[in-house]
Amino acid sequence: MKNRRLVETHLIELPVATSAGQFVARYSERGLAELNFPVKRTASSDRKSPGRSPQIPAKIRNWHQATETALKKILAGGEPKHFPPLDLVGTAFQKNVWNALRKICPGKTKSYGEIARAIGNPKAVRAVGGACGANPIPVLVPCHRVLAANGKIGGFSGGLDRKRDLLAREGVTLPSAG
DNA sequence: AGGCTCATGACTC
DNA sequence: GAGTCATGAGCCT
Repeated sequence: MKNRRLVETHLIELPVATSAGQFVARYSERGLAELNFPVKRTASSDRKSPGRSPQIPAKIRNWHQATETALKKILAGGEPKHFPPLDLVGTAFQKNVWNALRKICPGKTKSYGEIARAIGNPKAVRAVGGACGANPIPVLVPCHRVLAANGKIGGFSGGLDRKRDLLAREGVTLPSAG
């Protein structure tokens, strides 16, 4: 993410410990607004835990429970049966793309062109890539399941290693790796 | 198989 | 309006 013109004032930030590291979820009044990948893998970073503020609303803790369950489920290669409400902010085109992404089942992939066709804009292949990069909630909105048409890895905001790892967890084998 | 060029849509400044 | 981009297809070597 290069910049964020949206200045979120008081998002509530909560950590999510998973087998892939500690993610950070941020909630607005409307739902899950952001999900960040673990910053680092060193164990010394998670000792402070400023969270567990007693003032966290029950609804957000409830959402967070759903987020944590869904996230772990996906990291295990499964498909969550329940999602928290997502407070996605973006253009109509971006929401279209993100919505199309959520229809990709775990273990399966689509190309950017496929997504473009799915949203009725078959030539907007590069724009689809842009929308994927703008996705504020990776993993839950499975932008990692989008590959280039020739099966190559494509790109990923959180780093290609992260994308490879996510795909590997779902049993997807990339041509370069296999 | 690898590399270059061009078309293309959305987004940012 | 020009530049950027997580593409895709075509055409070379």
